[in-house]
Amino acid sequence: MSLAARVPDGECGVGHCARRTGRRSYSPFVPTNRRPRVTIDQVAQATGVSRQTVSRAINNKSEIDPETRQRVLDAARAMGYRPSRFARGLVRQDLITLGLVIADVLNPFFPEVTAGVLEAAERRGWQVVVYNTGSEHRKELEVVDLLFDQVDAGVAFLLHHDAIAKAAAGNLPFVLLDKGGRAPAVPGVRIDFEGGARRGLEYLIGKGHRRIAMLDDEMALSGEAPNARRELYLRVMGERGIPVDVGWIQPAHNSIDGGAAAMERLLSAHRDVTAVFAYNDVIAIGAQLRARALGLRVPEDCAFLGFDGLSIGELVEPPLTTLHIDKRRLGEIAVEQAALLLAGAGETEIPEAVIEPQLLIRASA
Amino acid sequence: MSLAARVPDGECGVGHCARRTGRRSYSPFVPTNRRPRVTIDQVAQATGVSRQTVSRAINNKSEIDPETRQRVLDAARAMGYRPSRFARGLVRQDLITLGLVIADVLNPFFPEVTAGVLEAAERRGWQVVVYNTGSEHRKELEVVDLLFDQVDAGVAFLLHHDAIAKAAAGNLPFVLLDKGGRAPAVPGVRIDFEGGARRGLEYLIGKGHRRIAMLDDEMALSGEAPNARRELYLRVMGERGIPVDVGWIQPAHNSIDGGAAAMERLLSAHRDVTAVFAYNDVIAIGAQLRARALGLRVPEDCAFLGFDGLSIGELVEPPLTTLHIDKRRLGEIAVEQAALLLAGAGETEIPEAVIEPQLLIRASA
DNA sequence: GTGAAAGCGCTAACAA
DNA sequence: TTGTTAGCGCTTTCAC
Repeated sequence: MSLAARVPDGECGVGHCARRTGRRSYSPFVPTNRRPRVTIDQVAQATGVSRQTVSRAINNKSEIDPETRQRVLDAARAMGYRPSRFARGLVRQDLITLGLVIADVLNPFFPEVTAGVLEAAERRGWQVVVYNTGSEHRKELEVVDLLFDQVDAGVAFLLHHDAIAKAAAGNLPFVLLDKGGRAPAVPGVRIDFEGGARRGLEYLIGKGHRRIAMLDDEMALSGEAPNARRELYLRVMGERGIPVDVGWIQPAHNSIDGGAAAMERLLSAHRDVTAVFAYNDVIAIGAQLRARALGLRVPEDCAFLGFDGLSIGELVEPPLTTLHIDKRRLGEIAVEQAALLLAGAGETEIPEAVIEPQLLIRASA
Repeated sequence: MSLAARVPDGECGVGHCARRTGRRSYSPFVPTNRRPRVTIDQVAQATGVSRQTVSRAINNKSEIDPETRQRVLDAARAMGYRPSRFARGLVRQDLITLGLVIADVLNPFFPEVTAGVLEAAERRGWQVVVYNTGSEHRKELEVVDLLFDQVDAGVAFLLHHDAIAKAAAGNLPFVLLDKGGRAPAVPGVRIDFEGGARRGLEYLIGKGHRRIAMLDDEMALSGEAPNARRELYLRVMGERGIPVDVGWIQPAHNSIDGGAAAMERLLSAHRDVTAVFAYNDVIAIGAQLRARALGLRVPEDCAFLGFDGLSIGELVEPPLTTLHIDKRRLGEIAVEQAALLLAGAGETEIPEAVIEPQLLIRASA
């Protein structure tokens, strides 16, 4: 392909290249017929005023003749002019973009966190860029790189150890949503899974359950983070002297169907369990639905306990008992921490933030 | 029609004209001692090389001595250097940001659309900024202004007539998600609510229902857009010669609770309705839940038909029959249209895109 | 009320 | 391999 073929029409003749646009690079991602940018200078020229006057008109400044302003505005619109946010951002240093990294938009947990983040960001006049990783290892690493390039601060759910390390090692103000049991040097919000899980399990045991199964997230099994929920399950059962059959622990894909499939597997081998403690509500709901479809009564034959406190837990029958996390608050706190970091606070100066899951008794357990 | 001619009186459409203030006012949350930016020149100076060499190191270019690179990188990290995305964006014209405007992250409809948008954007290497309006009039207008300032193209759900007009009148490539019955000059995706609603109503009528209530969105009542679902309801009932009691039409807040409250109001006055056609699944689910709580059997005493085809419809008992919209595809198409616009296509050159809601028979009707 | 000049921080082209 | 030069498009002084 010849060079000329890649050059937008009218910018470069066959003979000599007009040097004005000669330095533009043409990335393969950009369609070749990309609308060339209309600049403030072009508007100025077309209107016969200086570019500052155009700037004044566009920015609604006072020191300008109303008539001139209107003329400029009309021309600007007609020419399709829009100020470049890059040029503006370069000169006005106050435009802040926050990167929000979530695992899965379709899991209702994340929209709630997102709502908190968006609200807190909006209060500060920040804009929010959203990235979805699916908790894939490769994707997480990629997204961390993007973060460095594209935003002023990051707030993220990250499952994989190296992605977290990379994010924390960069120069970007970075907050971990669900900090887990990680080193205190990484700022973030800790969700007290241990406390929550303990409260839930003790509730189940208090209700007389002994054969309590656990539907664990298969992703969490592969991630290098310590899985607080399963550990706690084992510990509490141990403390109470309740023997645990390894078959009671089933990995589940993090989805309704995943929960259902895991439940079916569980029942085929261990029909005698009387309660299920799930990694989260989505898995719990899938499991409960399947259990009922298979003829079990809930909670009489089998009780279900979720984790997260999603509102969709109220839709199933019976409504799901769960450990409720204030997800909106989680998002808000993370933004507050990001603001502190951005203001120059050291990573160790960020106050410890812990979200305490609360037992929300509905009817499934 | 000229671009300028479509601009509403008193609006300017370019830059941020009728804004609250030119300069964004800072919330008290942001401390004033913002960390001053470390620049590439400072790193260059500290390392004793030129800034171009720093640039090469940072961008992992090949024409640089590995040892120099490492020295620069170390210094950069130590100094807390991060390239300015504005300066970069100014010189590399290929960084594209898409603005996605949704009404409510917490309504599962939007995460699904968002998933489609994020995926399509990622394929193109675009980043996505998300704005949430709550369908509030003021917010919609504000967000449109932000769009002009902050992104290269916008894809939006907008309820209010003037917000749409403003967005369409600006120089920003703009795509309306759910274009409704609006002027063809606004690019966007049309969801065929008429076709969907007709299919749904004929299904109900075919099942023998005559006293069919409609739970309408109270927001849609206030928005200036024609409410296709209610119009169709009236029209189809009229065509079939089925008399409609105005009391059968209840406005509902767009939420589970809103649907429940509306259902309760409906039942208190019109216990004899045999089917409910809801504005969307969220309202339908709330209504169905409340109806069952009040002792009605579904679908025997009262059938329920939703709109949207949300997956949460599968969680309730009985699973919700609904008009399914391919929300993910909707998001993808919108991004494709935005790409065309960005590539310089005229508004009238955008191919017509229509999403056809499909009757998804589960068990509630 | 308007214009000229001086950058903001970075990368691409070219020179050394 | 490295440095120098020339902008990218805009806003902010500071003159006029």
